[in-house]
Amino acid sequence: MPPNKKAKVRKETTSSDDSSDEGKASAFNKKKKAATPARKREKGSSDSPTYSHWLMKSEPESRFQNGIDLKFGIEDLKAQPEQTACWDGVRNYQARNFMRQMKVGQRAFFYHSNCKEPGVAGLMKIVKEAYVDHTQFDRKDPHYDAASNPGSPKWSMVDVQYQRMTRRFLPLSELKRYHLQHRDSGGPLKNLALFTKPRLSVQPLTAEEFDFILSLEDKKPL
DNA sequence: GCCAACGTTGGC
DNA sequence: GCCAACGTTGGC
Repeated sequence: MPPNKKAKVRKETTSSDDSSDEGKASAFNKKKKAATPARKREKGSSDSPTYSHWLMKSEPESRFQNGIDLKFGIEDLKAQPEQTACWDGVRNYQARNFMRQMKVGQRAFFYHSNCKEPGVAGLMKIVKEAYVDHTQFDRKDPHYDAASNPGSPKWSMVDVQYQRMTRRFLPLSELKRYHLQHRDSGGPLKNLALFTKPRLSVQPLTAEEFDFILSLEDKKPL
């Protein structure tokens, strides 16, 4: 990655919400708008929880956009120099903001989306914190953003390094069964972003969520 | 600043 | 390939 070439990851895009830089119109803010102006920061603590675990989606099967294949599965990450790639192409404010919170050394699930078998395929590690996503200025890139200018880039990316495959593939369907179960009975996956914010391509997980999902690799499929 | 139309995501 | 959910855009 940094020294070598960057892999190209196609991140999922999705849309919306900002809150960090430009004052984009976050849907979030919009919703609560009127009510309490002071509300955004007051409690001092529960504002924005700090997360240390993540789930990042990418498509392992070929899909073409502007003649460019967006395919980037965990095997593709593994095949990169130093098994490292930049996670470029994220064009959603919420997802971008989560990437900006990422710290070196944190772990993330590599999630396969928009494919035969969606689910968690493996683990990776953040090896470089957020920096400018160069693909926003590249007219040839499927994620080119004509509205962004080099003076104030809109989009960021991080570098991730392959860590390992999960001992078994953890299908979305199974995670969903747990999610539904936990919603009724109370359990670690009751609020999992994968289901509560299904369109977000970069999602935070609590340590409990992360550990629970990881523990499934040694269990029989539900 | 509201909101309807539109576009995209992504599971199925 | 369908379609539900939801973010974004743009007219007013």
